[in-house]
Amino acid sequence: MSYWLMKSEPDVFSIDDLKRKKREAWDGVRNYQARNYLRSMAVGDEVLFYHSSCAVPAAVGIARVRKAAFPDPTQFDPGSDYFDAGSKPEDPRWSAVEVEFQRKFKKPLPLELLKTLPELAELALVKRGNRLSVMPVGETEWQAITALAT
DNA sequence: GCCAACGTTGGC
DNA sequence: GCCAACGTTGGC
Repeated sequence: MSYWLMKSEPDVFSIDDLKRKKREAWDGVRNYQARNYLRSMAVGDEVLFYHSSCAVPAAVGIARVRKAAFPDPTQFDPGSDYFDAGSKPEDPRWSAVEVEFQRKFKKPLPLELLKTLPELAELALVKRGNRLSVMPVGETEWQAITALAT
C-alpha cells in the first residue's frame, strides 16, 4: 500500500465537505506530475488531506483511495473550469480518482509544525517553491506525521 | 529548441 | 495583497 498527500483549498473543498459527502471524485488536476501520481494510486492507498491557500495551511485528516484513476470527466465539459479542448475522449489527457473519508484530526497539523520534523526534510510539501498538489508520502514520513495526529 | 513573457500556486 | 517559484506558451 502507498501513501499520498493531496492539497485542497478549504474554501473550495474541505475535509468537512468530504466528511459530509463520504466520498468524492478528485478531479481538476491539470499538472502532469500530479496526474502521473494520480495514475499510480491503488484502491486502499491512504491519503493525507491537506488544506492549502488558507489562514493555517495544515494536514487535517486522512482519506482513502476508493477508485483508481479514470478519465477526468471535467476535461470534456465545455462548461467546466477544467475543460481542456485539446483532450480527446479516445485519448484522455487528465485523470481523476475517487477518495473516501477516513477521519479528521482533532487538531490540524500545521505546515509550520511539519516543517520542523526531521523525517519530513525530503517531503515535497516542505520544500521551497513547492506547488505540487498531489505527492507521494514515504512510509517513514507517514508514520512521523500520523504519530502526531489525534 | 531556446527563452522571455505570462499565468498560477501558495505561503506569508 | 505581495511576491517567489515554477509551469506553460508562443515567437523566433
